[in-house]
Amino acid sequence: MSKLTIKTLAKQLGLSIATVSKALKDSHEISAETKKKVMALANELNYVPNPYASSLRKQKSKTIAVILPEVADNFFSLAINGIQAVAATKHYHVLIYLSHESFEIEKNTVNHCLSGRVDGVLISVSSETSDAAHIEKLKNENIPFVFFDREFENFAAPKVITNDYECGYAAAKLLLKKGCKHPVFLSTSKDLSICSKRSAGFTAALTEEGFLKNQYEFVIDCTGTHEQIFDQIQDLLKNNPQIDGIVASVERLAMQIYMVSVANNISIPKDLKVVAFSTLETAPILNPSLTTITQPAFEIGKTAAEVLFTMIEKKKHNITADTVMVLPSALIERNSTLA
Amino acid sequence: MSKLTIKTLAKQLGLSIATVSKALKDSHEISAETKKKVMALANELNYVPNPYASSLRKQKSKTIAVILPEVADNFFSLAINGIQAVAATKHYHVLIYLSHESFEIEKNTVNHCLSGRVDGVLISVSSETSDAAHIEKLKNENIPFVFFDREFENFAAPKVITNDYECGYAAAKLLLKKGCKHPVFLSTSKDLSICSKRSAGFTAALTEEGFLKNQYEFVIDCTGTHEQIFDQIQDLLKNNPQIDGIVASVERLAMQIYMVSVANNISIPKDLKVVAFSTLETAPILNPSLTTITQPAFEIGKTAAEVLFTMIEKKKHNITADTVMVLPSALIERNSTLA
DNA sequence: CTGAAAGCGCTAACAA
DNA sequence: TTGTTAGCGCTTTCAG
Repeated sequence: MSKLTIKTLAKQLGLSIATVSKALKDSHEISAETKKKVMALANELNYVPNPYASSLRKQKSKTIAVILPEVADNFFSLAINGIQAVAATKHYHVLIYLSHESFEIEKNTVNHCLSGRVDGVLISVSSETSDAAHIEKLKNENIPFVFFDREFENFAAPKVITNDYECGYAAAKLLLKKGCKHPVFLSTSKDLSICSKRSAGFTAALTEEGFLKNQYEFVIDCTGTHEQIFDQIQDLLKNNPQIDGIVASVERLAMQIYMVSVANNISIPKDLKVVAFSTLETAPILNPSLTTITQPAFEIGKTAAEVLFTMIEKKKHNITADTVMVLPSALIERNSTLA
Repeated sequence: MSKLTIKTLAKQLGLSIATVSKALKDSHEISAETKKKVMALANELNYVPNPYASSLRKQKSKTIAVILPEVADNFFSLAINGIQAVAATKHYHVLIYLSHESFEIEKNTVNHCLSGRVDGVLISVSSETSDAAHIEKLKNENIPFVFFDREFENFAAPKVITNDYECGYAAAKLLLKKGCKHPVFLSTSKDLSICSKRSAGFTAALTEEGFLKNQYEFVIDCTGTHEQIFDQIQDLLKNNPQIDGIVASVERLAMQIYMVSVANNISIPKDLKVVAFSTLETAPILNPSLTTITQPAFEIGKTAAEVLFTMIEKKKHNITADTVMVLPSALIERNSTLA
C-alpha cells in the first residue's frame, strides 16, 4: 500500500492540497459541504496526518519529554501516571527517558531535547547530578521545563516538590516520641535535593531535642545495588547495636532494612523502629506494617505537567522562573514504629 | 537566539548545506579536513539536528511506541525498563501510551501509530480488548509490532510471553499438595490471554486430581477499582468459608486478598493459602511472606524489544509472523502456602 | 571532494 | 470559498 498523504486525498476529491488541509482542521474558510466530503474520505481511508511534516512546518511537536532516574519505582511510576493523565487530555505525546542515576546519560538526554523534538521537559534529576549546565542550556534555548520531586537547589526554575524538610523533621520527632535514643537517617546521596532536605529536617529535630552535633553521626550514606545496600545496612546495625530507629530516605532502603532485619533476627519495632519515605502500596501488609511518609506521587506528576503546559501554551499568568509548588506528604503511622 | 540549523553551520563555514550534512554523518565522500572543521563548529555551537526534518526526509523516526494498560504496576514498569535498555543501545526514542485497560483508548492509540510517528510498536493489550481489527491495521500497513505478556490469542504475530498455562497448573498443584480442599482461581478478565491460560492450567490440575467440573466454580471473576475488588473478595470469602486456597491471577488481587484477611481476621496460611502471579519486590517481607509465580518482567520487555528491532532492521532471519517466545516464570514458595 | 536542486508531507500567506 | 506558492530542516541523487 502506498503512503496515504494529504495529496492522495486531494487527488481523489479533485481538490487542492491546501483545501483539504484546511478542511481537515475544520477551518472556517471552507464550505460545510467540502468539509463533509473531505472528512468522509479521510475516515474511509483511515487517513492519519504525518506528525513530523506538521511538526517541521509548525515548529512544535506536541510532544514532551520526561527524564527521570528510574521507572521501576513506585514513586516515579505514579508520577508518570499523573503526567500521562494531563498529557492525554492535551493530546500530547510523552517520551520517557531513564537516566538510571547517571549524570552522563541525563546530560545527553537533556541535550537531545534541544533539537526541537519536544515542546517541553519534565525532569527529576539523577543522584549524581550536581552541575546544572545542561539545564541552563534548556533555559537559554527557551525550552519550557519543570523539575518534579528531585530538583536542583539554588537554581531558579519552576518546581513541583513536596515538603521534605518538614517530613524529615516529623520523622525524627516520631522516633523520639516512640522512645528512640539513637535514631539515624539513611541518606542515599548527598547531592540529592530530597535527601539533603529530609536529612536537614531530621537533624534539626534531633538538635532541638538536645542531641549534640558530634554525639554521633546522625546521617549515614548508603548507595549501590540492592546487595550493596543490604551489606551496608547489615554492617551498620551490627557495628552499632545502639541504633534503635531508622529513617529511610527512599523506599529502596526501607526494603533492605526489612531484609536485614529478617536475616539477622532483628525485631521491628521492638529492637528497631523504622519510618520510610515511600509510596509502597504494600506498606500496610508488610511484616510489620510500615510507617511511611507518603508523597503525593500522582499529584506531583500531574501538577508538574500542568505547570509545564501553561508554560508551553505561554499562558504564564502566574508561573515565573521561580515558581515552586509544594505538595504535602502524609505521615502514616503503622506498626514499624509502635512504642 | 535564532534556531541553529545546518544552514547556519554551512554559512559560517563557507560550505554548502549538502557538504555539512554529509560531513556530520561522517560520509566517506568528504575530506578529513572538512569533516574536522564541521564537527568542531557543530560541537562548539552544540548543534543538534532537527529530528523531524530528518524523519520526514528518511521516512523513519527512530522512535517506537509502547502501548500498555498501566505503568504503576511492577510487572509493566520492569518491562518498560527492559524495553528502554535495548532502545537506548539502539539510540531509539520510546513513546509510552497507557490504555488504562480501555479498548477505546487502545484502538485510538494504535491508530495514531499508523501516521509514521513510530517505526514499531510494542503492545500489551487491555483487558477489554477482544477484537483485533486495530492490530490488523498495523499489519496491513506493514508496521512492525510485537505483543508482550498480554497477547491476542488466535492472532498470528510475534509474541513474547510466559508459560501461563503451566504456571496456573503448578499453582493449583501446590495448593493441593499443601492440603487445600477447595481452592479457587481469581481471574480479572475473561478476555485476557494471561488469565484464560492461567485459569485453564489451574482447572486442568484440579480435574486431573479428581475434582469434578461442576463440583463448584473453580474460576471466579474479580474486577474494578481497589475498593470493588476488596468488597468482592470479602463477600466471596464470607459466603464461601470452605474456600481454603486462592490463586491470584494478577498482583492487584493478591494485595486485596491480604487486605481482606487483615480486616476479617482470616489467617494466612492457616485458614487460607495464597499464591499470586506477581513481581512484587516486597513479597518476601509481607505478612506472611507471599508465595509467587514471578514473571521475568524485565526479560520479557527486553526480548520483545529485541524482536521488534530485528523486524525494524528487516533482518527477519528467524522472526516470522508466528514467532512466539516463551520465557518461563518461577514459582517461589513462601509462607503464604505453608502447610 | 563539493555543491545545486529536488522533495519528504504539511501549513499558511497571499491570490484568485 | 478555493488554489497557488513558498517554505519548515534535512537527505540524497546527480553534476561539476
